Amino acid sequence: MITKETPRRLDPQKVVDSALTIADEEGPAAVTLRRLAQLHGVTPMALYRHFKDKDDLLAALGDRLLEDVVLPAPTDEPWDKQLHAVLTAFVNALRAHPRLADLTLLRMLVAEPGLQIGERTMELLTQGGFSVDDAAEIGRQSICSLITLVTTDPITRELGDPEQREDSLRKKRAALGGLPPRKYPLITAAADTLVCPTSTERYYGLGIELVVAGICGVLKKE
Amino acid sequence: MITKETPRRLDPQKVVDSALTIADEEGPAAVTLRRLAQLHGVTPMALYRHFKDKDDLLAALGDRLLEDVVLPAPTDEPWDKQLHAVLTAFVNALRAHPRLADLTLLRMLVAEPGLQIGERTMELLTQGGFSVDDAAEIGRQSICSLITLVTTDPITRELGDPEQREDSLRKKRAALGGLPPRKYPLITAAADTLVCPTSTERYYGLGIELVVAGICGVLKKE
DNA sequence: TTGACAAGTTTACACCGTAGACCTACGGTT
DNA sequence: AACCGTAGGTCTACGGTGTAAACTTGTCAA
Repeated sequence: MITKETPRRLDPQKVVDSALTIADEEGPAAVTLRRLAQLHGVTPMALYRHFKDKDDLLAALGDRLLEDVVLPAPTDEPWDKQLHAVLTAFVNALRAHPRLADLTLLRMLVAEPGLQIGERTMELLTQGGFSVDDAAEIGRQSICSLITLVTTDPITRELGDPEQREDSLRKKRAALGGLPPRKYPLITAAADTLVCPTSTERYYGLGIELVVAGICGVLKKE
Repeated sequence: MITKETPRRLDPQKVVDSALTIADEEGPAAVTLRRLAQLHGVTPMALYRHFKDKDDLLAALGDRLLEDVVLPAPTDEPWDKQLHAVLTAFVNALRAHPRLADLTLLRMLVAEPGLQIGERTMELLTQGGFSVDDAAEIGRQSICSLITLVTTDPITRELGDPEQREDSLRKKRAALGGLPPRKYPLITAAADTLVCPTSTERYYGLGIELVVAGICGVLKKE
């Protein structure tokens, strides 16, 4: 029988879960070893039995994000259509935890799911006509761009509290709108959009489109 | 006459200078209020007379980077050529301090030089045929992509010590090369390029080209 | 001469990641 | 059944961080 004080309690998976929700709600800086420990009724040092150090824990977070990517099955569509689908799947997974998206960068070439995404991307790029080297370089840059797309998403970037969020946006809009229109006619005209894009879907749609179009564009030039 | 212990010593500009070189040599995490204070023969709290808090100091770093952007004069070349030149100028300035490039993001719509870059970019985009709203959205995403390009530059990303750098690269290459080639034929084939691109100039050239090509691509589609 | 004020100091606090030594209970070996 | 290695958790402690609050001091204008 297991006593109330079961000897083996800490589940690394659950720790990662907690860290994930904390980061989602309060930002990555709020993820603290002490806090995680307390959340699981354990001493901070207990975490070191499961993670080498804090970076190791964060790496586990990154891995978790990558695991959520559901790669679409290959089809007989043209390569750029398929690439678009793969990159969209990637972005969709990251969007679940925007504040942590950049953790995936370091794990892309380490964790299994990341490697699969990378291989698949390069596959499509070579299929499109790129050399292996070019595919590698372009693939990495594209992935980086998309991670940034999620990280800098101005909509979910603000803190959770919607009231505070609205307040912050209003202030920024005011600052931008208060600029001299003679000097910055376009910026003042587009203040609203610059502070926060109109639609989330449009934001991501455009971001992915830009990347794919860029790839097709340089392909033609070469 | 000014005594050895001159009463007004701390020059915020010089503090920013110090922070800049520290960050360049040892990464942004090495920039510490205490360290900066000591470097200038002053108490940590003295810095608070010149900067609201650490974020404010970092903002000043970001501003400094933006000030170094030398915007090319308008010409009668086609808009996309000119845009390419503007973005190149932007990237070139950031490349001087790769570890700090992302500090500019928050300052783009606040500091003077950032606003000028933004206005100019939007100008060229509307000139190319985009609506003001589209120009705003696309401009921001492009800037973000380029900041990331510099931030994730795999060449200067490693720590300064060239011996340690080479060591780290070798280890990564080995890890990548040791993967099952059956499962990851392309990744293992391109291991070297993935770990570190062949040429810095090619890296940046391609990065900027991808952004501009992307913009031209989505323009045609609309 | 006085007094406001800007710049720097002192002290203190709460928090962080983590090194090192210690306990403690389980599971396999003999 | 006795043993012991070891995995998991605890305790204590250290050096580091940003910064709040109250205090000192030199400068200059009135």
